[in-house]
Amino acid sequence: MKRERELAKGYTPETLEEKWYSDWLCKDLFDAETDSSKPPFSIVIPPPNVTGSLHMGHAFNNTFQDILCRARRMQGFKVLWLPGTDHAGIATQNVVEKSLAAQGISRHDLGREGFLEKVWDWKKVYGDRIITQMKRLGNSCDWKHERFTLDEGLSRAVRAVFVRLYKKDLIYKGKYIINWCSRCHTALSDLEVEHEERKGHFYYVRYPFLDGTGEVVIATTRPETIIGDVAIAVHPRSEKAALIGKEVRVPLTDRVVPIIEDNVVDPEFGTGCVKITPAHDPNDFLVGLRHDLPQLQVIDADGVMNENSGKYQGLTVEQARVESAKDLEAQGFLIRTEEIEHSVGHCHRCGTTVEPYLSEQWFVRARPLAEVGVQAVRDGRIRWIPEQWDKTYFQWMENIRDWCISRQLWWGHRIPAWYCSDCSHVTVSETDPTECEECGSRDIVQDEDVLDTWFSSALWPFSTMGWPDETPELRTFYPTSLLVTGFDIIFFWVARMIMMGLEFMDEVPFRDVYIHSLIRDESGQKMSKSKGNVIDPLDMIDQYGADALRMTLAALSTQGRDILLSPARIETYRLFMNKLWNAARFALMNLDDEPQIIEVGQLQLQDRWILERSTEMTERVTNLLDEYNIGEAARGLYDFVWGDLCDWYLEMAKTALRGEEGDARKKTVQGVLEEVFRTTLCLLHPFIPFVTEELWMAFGYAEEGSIVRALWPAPKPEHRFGVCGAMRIVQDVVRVLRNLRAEAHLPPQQWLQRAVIRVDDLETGETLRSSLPRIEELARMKGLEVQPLSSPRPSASLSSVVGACEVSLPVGDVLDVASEIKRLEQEIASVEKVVAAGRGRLNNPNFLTRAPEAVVEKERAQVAEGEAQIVRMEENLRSLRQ
RNA sequence: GGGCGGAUAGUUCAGUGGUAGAACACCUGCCUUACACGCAGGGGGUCACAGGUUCGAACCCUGUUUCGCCCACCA
Repeated sequence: MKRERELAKGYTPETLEEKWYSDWLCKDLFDAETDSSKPPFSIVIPPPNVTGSLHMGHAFNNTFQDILCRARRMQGFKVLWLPGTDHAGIATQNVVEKSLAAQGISRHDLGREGFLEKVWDWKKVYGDRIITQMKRLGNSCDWKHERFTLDEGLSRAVRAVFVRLYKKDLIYKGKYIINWCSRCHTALSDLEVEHEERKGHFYYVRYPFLDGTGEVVIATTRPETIIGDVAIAVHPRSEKAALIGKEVRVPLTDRVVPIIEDNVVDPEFGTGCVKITPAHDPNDFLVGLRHDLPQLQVIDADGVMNENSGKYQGLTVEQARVESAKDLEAQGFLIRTEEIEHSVGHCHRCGTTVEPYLSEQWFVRARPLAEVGVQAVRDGRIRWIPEQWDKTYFQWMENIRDWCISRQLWWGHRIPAWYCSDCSHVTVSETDPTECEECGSRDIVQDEDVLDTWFSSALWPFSTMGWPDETPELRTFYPTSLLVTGFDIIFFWVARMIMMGLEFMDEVPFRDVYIHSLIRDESGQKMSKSKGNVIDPLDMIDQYGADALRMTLAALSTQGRDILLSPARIETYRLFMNKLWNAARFALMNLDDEPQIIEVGQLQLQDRWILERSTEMTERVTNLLDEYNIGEAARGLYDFVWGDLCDWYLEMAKTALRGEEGDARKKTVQGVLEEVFRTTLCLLHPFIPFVTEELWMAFGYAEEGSIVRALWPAPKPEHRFGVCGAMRIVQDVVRVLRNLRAEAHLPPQQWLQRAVIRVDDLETGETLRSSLPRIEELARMKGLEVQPLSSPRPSASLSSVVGACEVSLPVGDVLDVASEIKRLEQEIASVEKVVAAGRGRLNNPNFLTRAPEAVVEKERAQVAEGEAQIVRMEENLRSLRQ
């Protein structure tokens, strides 16, 4: 075995990350092994948009998946982690348009073909950049399966899905009110509209009866649409019902419209009368359909008043609102205005106010798909983690509305529908048709629109694996094991994948959905470029290393709370990398080239303890990862390595490793050291792949291959020695000795010459006696004695009790009697508090009868011990006072 | 209007029924041959509030306060 005996003194991530990543790729270690007989584990990555670069949210999301994939790989699964990117229709088109605008070019200057070329250029650059960034994070994706939503294969899947849904009448085209962004110049789905509370006005406007007998008053926030009014509605069972059938004159026009009844009107709200503008309000649109009212459009696709708006033509909606309000007032129609807060929709890509707009669009009939999707969660075929997210899902799915999927953009999957100029039949086809399927005319034109980007994302779990073909990937890895994502895209993406997966694969797309929290900055703000508080993961990797960043993200991860990240936190975990590195360095300095056998007869308490702790850690981390609790697992490993292994075990192993306990002891301790490090490196590898690989090789395991495919440790029953309690006593005694030393201000470099532990309990006494050299070493002293309580307490000494032991440290002249008395009094007081509380419980008959036997026993023991401690401390106090 | 989550040390957060924990920050000592990127010791909390359940509550239940998020056809 060839070991690296001289590790560098400090941990330097930059020298090893690139080296190992390319090594892993060369050895095809992340390949999915479709044909092996191992059990499958698969995840499809949430494909990042090709709009820019990875942010901290991606880093967290990817780290989470990578930890699970790497662990499963070591546990003997064939793992497919399928990577890729999303074309992100509207977002990408916007950024490319923006970058062209900087050069004074508009997409219309280039034409559809020319513009798309530019977007593909962009995709090449930024898509590649994102992949590079994922690799720097250490993602163990199978890059041979990398996909892009506009790939040929995925586009074929999109077409197949569209056509099949159309044939089943689950996709239809029609003229409806949709959300329109006049800046992006496209329809948006309901989800792409963000509602915000804004200040606005309620305008109270009178509509005089045609017969001159009076008027109705309506309250509106949009006076500019009065010009498009075609009716007034009241509730049929309100006091206003008497007005039904009357006609009113619409202000600002010479139009006369009827007063109609409709249940949608809330008699309690506003004036109880509603103006109906079917072309510019979703509610009014429905009222219009019910009453067969005309749809009078007065606003065009640019958000400008059109030719139907008379004198307002050419004004923007905002301008027209001001102007029409002025006119209403001047003409005596405006009664009053009132300031109100109401929610206003904005385009979630550009922030422009969204207009309800009447136009021909394509829709997915969502309800039938959603019912199946709800069922899949209800009967447990899909599990949400944390569980409460199923409520969110149900709420949306059970109230789902049809999904507007057509977008008036250029970047995306073109809708596979062709219109015949001769018979106006619509041909919907998976392959490009050359003639109308109805009349055979060759004069057909393809729909100009593209599909919502989420349409293709919805197919991601199976389109990426080759559907509609039957492929080995689909056979082996669908349904995927797990989806890891943020709650912000539950509706956009997760719900739709479930619907599409069930529809086309007849099987859920994933078994488990893990919803993780959002990453925020250190003051809890959402990171955004405009706020300038973005922490770039790549910067952090450059500064602290990918392992430190990953460990930080893992350790901070908890369910149900946002994660506040700051560079200082990452610094903490970089120190952990350094600690691990130096611990390994120490081990390697003390190991021989050949591995040593652990001789059970040579094991001392601390050896048994660290082996036991190590096996506990193995079991615990394995279970926590099964539950996706990477936070607990990471924190547990941190504490184990730093606290147990470094602070205690390595310190206690030093004398043996120096050869001061004989050759047999040295060899066994070397064996223990190697065993523990091997296990620890494996358990840590999913979290911090680079440094663990470097150390794995340094320990000389090259011939076993990379740690990436090392065997995941199994708990060892033979290492459950049951010595944690005994070790605890030793640790407590060491701590007390150190504490007494500090109390007496004895300099650490001074080796103490004597101390006495008085104890009657035989087992404790034996434990301490056998560990005396270790305790002396850690407390930096000699002459430690274990004696029965009946033996005299050394004079002029500091003392303290711990468990059944009384520890006394003679300090001679430096004894400060007054302060020692004070300290003892405080110690007595604190023990008395515990004893008093315990006595209280024991005096409670209900406690004795109802609490479990073990708890009562423990309480009794504790009180007894406390009482004994107090007695001894009081004796000490008396002798000090003499 | 409906739903969800949070409130624990100065700060950021773990902790789902049995004596309150970590990291950072702070104080005191130490370059003890793996690590000063470190070691040892220390101070610091009415677990938001009020009830309830329980022998026992940071933890379970109810209500309140407060911060945040999501959904909804608030004309």
